[in-house]
Amino acid sequence: MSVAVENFIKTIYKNNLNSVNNTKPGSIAKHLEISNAAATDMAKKLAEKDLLNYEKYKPLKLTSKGEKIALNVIRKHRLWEAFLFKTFDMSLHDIHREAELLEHETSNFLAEKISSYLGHPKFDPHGDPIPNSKGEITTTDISISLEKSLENKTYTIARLMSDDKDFFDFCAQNGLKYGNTLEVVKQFSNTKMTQIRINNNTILLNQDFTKIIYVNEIN
Amino acid sequence: MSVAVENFIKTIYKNNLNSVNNTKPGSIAKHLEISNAAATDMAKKLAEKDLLNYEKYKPLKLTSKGEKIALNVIRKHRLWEAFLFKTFDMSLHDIHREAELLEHETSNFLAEKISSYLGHPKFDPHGDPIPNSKGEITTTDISISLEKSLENKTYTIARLMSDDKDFFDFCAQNGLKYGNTLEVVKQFSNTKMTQIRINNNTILLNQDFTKIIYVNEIN
DNA sequence: TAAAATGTTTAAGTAAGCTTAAAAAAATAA
DNA sequence: TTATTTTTTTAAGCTTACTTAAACATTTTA
Repeated sequence: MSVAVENFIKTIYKNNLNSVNNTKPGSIAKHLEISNAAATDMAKKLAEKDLLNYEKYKPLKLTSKGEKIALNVIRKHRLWEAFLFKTFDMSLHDIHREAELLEHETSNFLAEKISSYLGHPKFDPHGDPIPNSKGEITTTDISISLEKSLENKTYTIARLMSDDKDFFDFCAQNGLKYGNTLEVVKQFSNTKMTQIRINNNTILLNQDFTKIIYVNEIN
Repeated sequence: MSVAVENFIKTIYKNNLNSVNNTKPGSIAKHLEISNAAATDMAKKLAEKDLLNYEKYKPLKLTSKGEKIALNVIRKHRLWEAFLFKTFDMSLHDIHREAELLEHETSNFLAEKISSYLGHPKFDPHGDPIPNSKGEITTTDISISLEKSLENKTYTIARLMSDDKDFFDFCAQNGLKYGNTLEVVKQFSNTKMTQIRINNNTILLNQDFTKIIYVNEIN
């Protein structure tokens, strides 16, 4: 499985999680920074290998075979993130960038070593679930985005769904870290802003941020 | 720099260490398991990029630019070996296999993190020197091969120069490990065998082995 | 609902990294 | 030193993963 194929399949998988199965070549092309033509081409080739279903002008859907490959790559990516974060105390942005490369050159053997070393973690430092060695995500994620959180409730940070350096820098500066606790002070429905309290600081977040910060309510 | 290019350059570098600058396309082709034609082709391309000097039918020689790339890849390989060996307690054969893949997808940034984490080691678990971040090997290696060792002297194991699984299995079973101490009992000049004593066991090694086990004399 | 804009596909072409087959040079043996 | 073997090079061709340009289908908008 080449790097190009693995990234292509991974992109479909992730895209279909977000955008309710409407992944066409164009969206993959944009994400991978290749031409639409190249994406269509690749889709056809992968369909021949039974990794996805392709019909002209229709959304791409991974077969179970394709999905397995996606989950295996994602597993390696997230294991590396967890490992690098713990071992070298690297930033969320740095671990993502390195994992993006290492994920394709990691044997299942080494992935198991890493997983076992870390005590088979269920989540990576972004809060994203780590598939097990069979490619299953057993953990059910019941977190909600901050934009849907309720005033005067307390939450723990469950996921930081981004790979933008500036976002992570902001998070690091303000204690927005997987597992940390915050309180929702006010939801401004007109401006779609959310005021939170964390580490005795009050922060106003706009929707760009509240959409990608996921939290779990504390009872 | 692609994987193919990095491996090609690395092979020339290593080959020239052993065989006194007589690396022609054929020997690289054999090592990388590609055709002679492919090796000639690659040599020409890399000459255009000023990574090596190519003249028809003449041995290949890296330019300083090419050598720098070789040393950078070798650095990453050996750092990974040291790191995997320490962290996951993997066998010498396993760490080599994994490092062979990871070395090409490791940023200088991550290499520095690994090096610093390990306390900037000068040798990997095979006893091979680790180039520094500038691509320099500062450590002078004064070890000798066991075939040239002297009877009744005591040595520490300095290098195990192989990547053969069976060899490493044998070494692991018999305490032949980087840093361990052994005594040379007898040199059989006819059969080119060497009898050593290690961990209270006596072992008879043939020349295939004594050629690739390097040791330092204990005064 | 027709026109315009957008997205997808096809077609033709490129570079990297290989292959096999044959020609040419170099190394080895008789 | 010539003949044979081996190695290197050239030539032609293949696959993967891209590109741009143009044709075509779909979606949007007026």
